[in-house]
Formats: sequence, structure tokens, C-alpha cells
Amino acid sequence: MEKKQSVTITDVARAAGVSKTTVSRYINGRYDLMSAQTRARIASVIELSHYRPNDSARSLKSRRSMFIGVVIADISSPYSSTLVHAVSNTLTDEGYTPLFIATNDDYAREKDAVSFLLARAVDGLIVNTCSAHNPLLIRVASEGVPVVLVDREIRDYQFESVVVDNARIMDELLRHLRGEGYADVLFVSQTGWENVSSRIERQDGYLEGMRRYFGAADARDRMCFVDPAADGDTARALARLLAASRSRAPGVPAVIAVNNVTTMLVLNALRAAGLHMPDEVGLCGCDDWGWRDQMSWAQIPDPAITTYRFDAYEVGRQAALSVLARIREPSLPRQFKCLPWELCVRGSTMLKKER
Amino acid sequence: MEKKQSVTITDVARAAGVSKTTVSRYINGRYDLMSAQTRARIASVIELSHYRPNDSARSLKSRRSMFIGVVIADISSPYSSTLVHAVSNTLTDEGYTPLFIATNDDYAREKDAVSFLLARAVDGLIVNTCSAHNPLLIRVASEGVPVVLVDREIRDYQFESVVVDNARIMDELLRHLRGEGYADVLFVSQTGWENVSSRIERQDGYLEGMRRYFGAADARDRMCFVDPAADGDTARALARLLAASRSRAPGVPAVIAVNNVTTMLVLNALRAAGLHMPDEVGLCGCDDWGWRDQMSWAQIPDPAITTYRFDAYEVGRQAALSVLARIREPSLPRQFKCLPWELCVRGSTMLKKER
DNA sequence: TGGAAAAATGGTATCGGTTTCAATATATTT
DNA sequence: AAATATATTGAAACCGATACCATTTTTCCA
Repeated sequence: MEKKQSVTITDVARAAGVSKTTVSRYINGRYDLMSAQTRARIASVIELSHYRPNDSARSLKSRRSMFIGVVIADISSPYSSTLVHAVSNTLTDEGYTPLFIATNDDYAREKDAVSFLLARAVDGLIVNTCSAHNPLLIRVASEGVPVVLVDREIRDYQFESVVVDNARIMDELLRHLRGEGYADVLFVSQTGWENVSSRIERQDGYLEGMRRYFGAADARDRMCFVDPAADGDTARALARLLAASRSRAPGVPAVIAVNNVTTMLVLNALRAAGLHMPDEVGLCGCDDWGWRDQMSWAQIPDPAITTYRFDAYEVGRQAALSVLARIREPSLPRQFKCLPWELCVRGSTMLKKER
Repeated sequence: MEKKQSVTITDVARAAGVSKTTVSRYINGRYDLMSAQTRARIASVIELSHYRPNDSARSLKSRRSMFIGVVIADISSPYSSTLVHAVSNTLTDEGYTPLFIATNDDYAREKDAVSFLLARAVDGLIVNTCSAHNPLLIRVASEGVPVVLVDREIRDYQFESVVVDNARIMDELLRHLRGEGYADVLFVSQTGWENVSSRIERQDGYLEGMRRYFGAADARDRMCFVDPAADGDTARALARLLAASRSRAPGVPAVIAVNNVTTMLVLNALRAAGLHMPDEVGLCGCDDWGWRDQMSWAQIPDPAITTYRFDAYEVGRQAALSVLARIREPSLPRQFKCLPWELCVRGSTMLKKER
């Protein structure tokens, strides 16, 4: 245990025989404002003394914290994990530090998180919001703090954003299932996600697609919301939907799961029910894990599961780039980025080829 | 765009008709040092003005940043993801904010990360180190900064730590495989992890267990290191090891994979080779995903895969608790926590029951 | 070689809080 | 009622950097 007291800019200045100002210039890389000899002297003193400038003091005075607040709704999902990774890499490369806060899909926490991050004087915010309405965020953005929304959007205000075209995914997916010869398609969503814009879009896309490809005027009775924590919930809900489907029309039904977690749940429920894919039931999941990974978990089961997937890494990267761009040039017009996605057709929906 | 200038403690003090000192007391919850009426007045002014104290200024003077630096070697692994989640929850509950930095298993980055975090005046560090030797960290720790190591350890210095007893896992695992009647056991590790203490321990545990249960004086020729990025690498290495094993002894061989990623790779390679589990080959993987999740990916394949698993969430939580304890009571003796683990026997190694 | 321009450097106020110590007001004790 | 204790409050220094402006030194050219 030695003196916890660390060396300050004043110590360095004294040791190098220059003023604090000059040392400050050195720290900030303004080498053009000093002689080579002064520069070398300061460098040596800093090296020897293990001096590190105090970032609290720097940001207090300069009003640049080099922090970017990142608010994540559900940090335990693999999608978020990839997102976090991408944001972290991209920001770090530019000298910024992400401040991650998880809200667990709780609006009150989201408010606190934003408020907290502002106290830390973040230079910008990346928000994976869990609410469709957030006045605080709107106020913050209109005060000039760069705010970028990822994956989900907010009504009443056009934030900069990075999203995926969810409605189109559903259209393409249903077209695929129709083409394979499935007679009906059910939709499994997750409880607690009712207000998440991306889910709503997928849901609306599903309903629209059912009209277009399956002639179902209102497919809301083919949807259900399951609770991952409630054991057996999925199996029950699915059994009900499947029974209703069979009584409605003959032929093989298919199931679309709204996200990673529900896909797993449905897979388990179908296995427990002894239903074989793809000829007794089709399954199409969402793999929001991302393109950059070597292998998707969707390839592990036999048959492998058809999924729609987005590049979560790219979503994070683009969000980070948007914030950085706006920090550097606040007058820039807002950017609305819509990223591509991919339909990975695998065994679980290959009904045609099985015949 | 309005004035970016935010309201300061001075503004609040003036509006409430008190001194900065009193407002500062209010902010810090020292309500016992002011009258109920003053407290109410300040509360109201803060409420109306949306005042948020500037944390840079606070930590500059008070020397408490309320930041804990968290250095993660491989942030893209699911293990790290759970760890991050746990640390984040635990620290946030106590008013601390984690500052996550990923090093991608690069020692130079790890050094920079620690150095960077110190500049941010972190109150403590949680480090998932990628090197067996780190002088900077030793200096920091001996200067009195609380440092806790997770999952991996460093030679030459007894840091506080939270680890898993890796050697014992291997012992138990090999005993299980022997009991099932496997004739030989191969070990697949990952390139680039040669210096990671937890891998070394597992490796040493494997070699020791091979002596004990399989009479193999030196099983190093039964080990290989594969590169996840190199396509087909695993298949080749495995084919070689399996051939050697068959020529050495008759009977069914088993494979132990050192971590999550290699387990996937081996699973794929075995499938490609058309080898059936558990009767043509046994497979035992590492599921470092954690106990708290509803379902493990290891249950998805058929047969499901036998794994050894740790509670990654608990590792993170304990690490956070250790740092917090030390911050509050610096004189506390160092804690070395060794967490439990679990062997999940599943279909992939149930040789006996298959006969 | 004088003088202007450019290069190098420094003095000091300041950022927004916390801390220390002193001062005032009110309550309690004898 | 005087003395002492306790509850409230404030003034000013200070944390470690940066910003702004001033000053000194060097370079360059007519």
C-alpha cells in the first residue's frame, strides 16, 4: 500500500519545467504548438512518472466526456450480445467509451437509465427502447444530444434510427410457406412484448401476409402470446392453435416464431407433441443472432430450422457510426438506416422436397 | 435546438435561496443536516428545473467515480454475455456503473484497457485476463485499487479471484466416461488459448485423469488444438486422432471439447464423418452458458450432449460482490472464491444404456 | 538590421461539484 | 437566565484538467 495519490498535470509540468498549458497541449496531441525538444521532455516525464490525465477533470472543463450511453432492453439475448459487441468495437476504435445499461424491458428503468447517462454527460445515446412513447428521450434529442434508436422506434418523433424491415420479412416468409404447400400458418409471439415496435411490425406483417397468401381476412385467431417463464405454456397454446387449424382446413400447418426464445420454446413443444418436421408441421424461427457467427444454433436440430436472420453486428455498427457522425457534424440531416436481412430456408419447412 | 447549457448546482441554490453547500448535502442524501422545509424547497426546485448533478465534477473532488472497470477477454462468447449481465445487475443495484472493455484475448489491449480505466478513476477492477503475467495489474493492485480476477488467474501474485475448480471437473468427467465403458478419450482444445489458466487447468486435469482412469502415462498425443476460423480444421484433426485411437486400442472412443465453440465444431465434424453418438463415439462438451437459462443448447441435438457447466451468472455476481466488499472495507482479507459446477450427463455419452 | 509574422509558451479564470471550517439559530440543562 | 449542546446553514478553498488571451522568443524578409 503506497500513497494512493496519483501524479497530476501540475507535477508533470513542474518536473518538465514547463507550464500546465503546455503539458495539456501535449496530452491533446497538439504537437504543432511546441518544440520537438519540449515534446520529448514531457514525453519522458510522463513515461517515467506513469502519469495518466484525470478524465473527470478533462470532461468537466472540456464538456466532452467521450462517453456514449447505450441503453439495451434485454441484455441477456444473444441478439443484444452481438449488438453490444459491435457497438463496443466501433466506438472504441474512435476513442469513445460505451456506457451500457440494461433495462430488462422496463420503461421506468429506461427513464432512469437515460437520466443517469445524462448526468454522466454522455456525448450521445444509442437506445434500444422498450416503449413506444418516451417524452424524456424526445426532450433530450431536441436539446441537441445525438440520439440513435436501434431495432425499435418511438411514435411522435422522428429519431435517427437503424432498423430492419420487419413487415417485408413476414411477406417473404409467408410466400415461401405458401409455395411449399403449407395449408395454414400460426404465429407465436412472446408476452410482455406487446409494445415493442419491431414485434408489432412483424405481427402486422404476418396478418397482412395471411390475407395476401392464405386468404385469411383476419388471422388474429391464429396468433398467441406465450410466457417463457411459465412451464408448459407454449405447449398448451400451440396445441390449441393446431387443433383449431386442423378443424379449419385439411393439410399441413406451419408455425412462425417471433424471436429466438420463442423458437426454442416451439421447437420443444413440437417435439414433446411428437410432431415431425417438416411433413407434420412446419417451423420457421427467428435467428436474431447475426450473420457474423460461424454457425447458427438453428442448424443444430435435425431437421435444421428455417430462419430469418439479420446482421445484428451491422445494426450495432451502423448505430455507432450514426452517433459518431452526428457528434462530429451536428447539423447533418438525420439518417434512417434500414438494414437487409436474409431468409435461410432449411429442412424444417421443406415440405415440397419431402413428398 | 435550445441552449445546451444545463442547470447547475449554483442555479438550484439561487432558486431555492440556499447555499451550494446545502444543495450538495441534499444531493448526497444528508437530510439529517437540514430542516424539513429546506429539504422540500430544494426538492421542488430540482424537480421543476430537471436538474441533474454533473458526475464528472462530483468524482473530481470526491475521488469516488462510482465506476468499476470490467475487462472481458472474449465478449462474443455466451459465457461472457452472462457474466456481463450478472456484473451489470449486481453493480447497478449498489449504485455503481460497470465500464466494460473487450480485449479480444489480446494482451496489448488488456494493458491499454486497464490503463484507460485507471484514467477514468475507476473505484475497482474486475478482470478476465488473457495473460498469465501482467505487471501493470500487479502494480495497480498493490497500490490499493481493488482488483478481482474472474475465471482465470495470474502467476506471481495472489489476486482476489472467483474461479471454478477446472481440474476436478476433468477428473469426474473421465471417471464417468470410464464407467460408461469408453475405451479411450481424446481432448480438443482451441488455438490461441494456450496461456489461459482455465484451459491449462482443464488440460492438466485431463492428462492426470487419463493416467488415473485410462492408464495413459502421457496422453498429450491424444490432444489437439483447432482453429475455429479455419474451415475443416477440426474434421481433419479429429480424424487423425480417431484413427490413432483405433489403432491403439479396440472399443469406442470419446471426445472432450474444451469449451462451447469447440463443442460445436466437434459436433459438426462427427456428423460429417457419419459417426453416431453415443455408440460409435462419445461426446462431452463444455456448456459455459450458465445455469440460469431455461434451456441449454446442448439439449437441442439428438442425442443431447453431455456437458459440464458452471453458473456463469454466479461467477459474475460473486466477482462484483468481492469488489464492492473491498471498496467498502479495504482492510478486508483477500477472498478466493471457488464456485461449484455440474456434470449434465445426456445421451451423447450414455454408452452403457445403449447396449 | 529593424520590424512584422510565426512559433512557442505561460498566467489565470473556470468547469460544477465537495470539503472543511466557521457561524448562526434554536433547544436543553442547570 | 446564563451556559452549553445541537441543529442548520454558508463562505471559500479546492479537485485536475482546459480555454482564452497575453507574452516571449525565433524566424524571416524588405
